[in-house]
Amino acid sequence: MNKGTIGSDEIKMSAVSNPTPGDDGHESAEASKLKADRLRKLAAFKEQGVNPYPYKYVRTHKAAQLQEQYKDLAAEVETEDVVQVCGRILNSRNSWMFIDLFDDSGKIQLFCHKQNLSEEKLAQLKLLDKGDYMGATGTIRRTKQGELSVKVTDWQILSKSLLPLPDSWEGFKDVEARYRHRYVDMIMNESVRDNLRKRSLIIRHMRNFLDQHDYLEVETPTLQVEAGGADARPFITHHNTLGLDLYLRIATELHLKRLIIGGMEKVYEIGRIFRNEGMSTRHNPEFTMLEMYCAYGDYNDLMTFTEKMLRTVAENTLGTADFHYQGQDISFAKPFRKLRMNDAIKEITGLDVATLKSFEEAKQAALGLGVKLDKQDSRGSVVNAIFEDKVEHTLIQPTFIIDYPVEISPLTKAHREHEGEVERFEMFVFGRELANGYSELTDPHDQRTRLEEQGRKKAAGDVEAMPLDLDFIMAMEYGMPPTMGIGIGIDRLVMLLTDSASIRDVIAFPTMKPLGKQNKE
RNA sequence: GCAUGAGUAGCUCAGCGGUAGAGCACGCGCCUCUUAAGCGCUUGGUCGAGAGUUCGAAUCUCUCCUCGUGCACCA
Repeated sequence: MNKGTIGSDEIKMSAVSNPTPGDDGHESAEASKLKADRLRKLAAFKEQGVNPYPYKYVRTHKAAQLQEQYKDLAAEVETEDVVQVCGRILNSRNSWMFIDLFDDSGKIQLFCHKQNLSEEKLAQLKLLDKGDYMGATGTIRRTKQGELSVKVTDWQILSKSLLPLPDSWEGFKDVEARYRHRYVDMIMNESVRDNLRKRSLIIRHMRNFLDQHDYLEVETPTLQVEAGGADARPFITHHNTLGLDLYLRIATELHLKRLIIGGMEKVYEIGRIFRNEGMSTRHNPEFTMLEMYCAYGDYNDLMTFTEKMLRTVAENTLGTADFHYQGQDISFAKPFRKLRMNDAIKEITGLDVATLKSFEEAKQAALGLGVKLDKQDSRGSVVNAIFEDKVEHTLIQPTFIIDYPVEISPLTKAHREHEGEVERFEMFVFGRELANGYSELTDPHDQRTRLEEQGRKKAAGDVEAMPLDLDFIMAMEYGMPPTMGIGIGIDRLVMLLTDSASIRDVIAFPTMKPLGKQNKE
């Protein structure tokens, strides 16, 4: 078919074969009829020499711009100002006399009075459907009922919609359908668009903050021979030419540290991370993490920096650092609480884990508190299990929990004062981990020992233990400066600042199981 | 992976052993300063899929699929 040919190509139902939303591979008679009605109108446009899919439209104003510019215009007052607007039709009243046209800034009503339109354009209004895109030329007038409108003198169809949109009054609520057809969700639900806008703003403000502090944005490999830097199961893929299985990264940590070793003193990456784990309202298989590293600082400096960054990002995004999340007031404005993990456990349970000297003692104490243990294999991992079970969910306001057990922190520098602990913190808000940072381990011998321990776990069947990355050890052997580093879950931060209950509400296209296919395995 | 709830028209939902319903949307007609516009008429369904129980299944039972929520894993 020639590009731009109008009216010559025959319209076939099968040419546009996608079923309507609710797709199960079957198109009902009703769905077929609804689409056929629209295809008939599409054909009518073409028969009348109108291209229903034109190339461009020159607009003079966006909806919000007009609403602002003419906000003081009184009802039934008309101006001579000619404007051109365009957008998607979401509603019409009075037999297409009034059209609600939406662009990404908001709504402007079109007023299509028969006195102002040619007979042809008046008649063609009947070929429009809700969901179509159109552009309109006209003057500004506020109607008798007080609605600012473009009194249309001419209009063009900009795209014919073939599928019906959900009912505008009841909305689009079916959660599964919303995630599977996110474009429809975005058309119907402003909150989805708002969340994505805020997500963009949050990331922008984060970049601005880091850039202002002389951080360099970098990109590191997504495809890795060994997936290290975190405890998680990786996705596996295959490179044909190299004949090599590769892993999708589960963290950016080990490569960012190589950059520190290479002399880049402040680096960060905002990147997609892939973890082959369960899904929940807080977990998507692919998610976005900010990791940043800075030479010559320790975890105390890092907490100060993190707190300031989060406060600034919240203020710049929301206009305030105090907000509420799921009915709770959360303050990023007040100083974040900071307490040692041992003290946090003592505060909630009364148990002083410092008195537990062995794995066995820790295990007994944990069981005494009713903490369920399964794969814990060390004193430190038991202490962490107690913390996660008893304390984590109580940390509603932003809190730094500091000084973690060494056994669960293979990349962290030993604590300068406390035996068996490392200089690591995690930050919690609303009972959820938001960030994880530490004084980075820089001693190559210590690092090798720790990773060899991980290697033993891996060999023993722990699928989440870290692999021994020899090149990483070698890099560290060249000398790594004292360094602080942190990872912040961007999706979870966006959830907080948009008051979203599920991570899927802040991801444009969350991972879904496909329909109509049997899952192998 | 475990538990639990859900899946009925394009959308939102009712029906829960006895002929598959409503509102909105769609189509047709009336209506030209409306705001979920209004009025009238009409159309529209493998009741997620399959098997079973029953004279009879959207409804009861079983299996499967998908989604939500919680738990597990994890961030």
